[in-house]
Amino acid sequence: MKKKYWLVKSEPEAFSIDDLMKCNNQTTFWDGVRNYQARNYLRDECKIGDSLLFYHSNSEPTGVVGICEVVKNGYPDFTAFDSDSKHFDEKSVPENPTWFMVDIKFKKKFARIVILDEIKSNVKLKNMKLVQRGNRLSVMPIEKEEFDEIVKMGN
DNA sequence: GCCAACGTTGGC
DNA sequence: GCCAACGTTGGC
Repeated sequence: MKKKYWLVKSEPEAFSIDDLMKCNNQTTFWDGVRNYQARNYLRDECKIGDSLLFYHSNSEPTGVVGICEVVKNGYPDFTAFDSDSKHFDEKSVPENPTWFMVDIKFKKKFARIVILDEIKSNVKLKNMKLVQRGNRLSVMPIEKEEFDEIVKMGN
C-alpha cells in the first residue's frame, strides 16, 4: 500500500496541536467528522503510516502548524453513539455506523506556522483543495510534493 | 461577528 | 428528483 498524504483541519479553540502533544502517548482519535466525503476518506483510504498536515482553521494565524501520522485505520466514531457528546448523531448506531475516525499521533510541530497566505501565493501549492474556492473539507488528500513543500516552508 | 459558499433536509 | 430553507464552515 502506497503511503498517502492528508491535510486535516481543526479549530485550535476546540483542539489544537498543543492539545495533541499533551495527549496520552501524543495520540488521539480524530472524532467529529460529519461530512460524507471526509468520512469516506477516513473509512476507506486513510491508513496506518500515512502522514497528515495539521491545520488550524478559524484562528490567528490560520495555517499549517505541524505533522502527525495515522496510527489506527478507520473505525466507527463512537462519539456519534453518545447522546452526551456534542458530536452525537442519533442516526448512527453501533450495528451500522455512519461516521468513522482514525487515530493520529503527533510527529512534529513546525518551527514556524505556514500561514494560509503563503500557501495561497506558492505556485507549487495552487492545486491544493485547501486554496480552491469554497472548499470546506476537514479531511483532504494532498500530494507528496505538496506535503514536502509545506514541510520545507515550516522549517 | 459577518457572511459567502457550501452540504443537508424535507416538502412536494 | 427538484429546490428552497436551513445549518455549518471558515476566512476575514
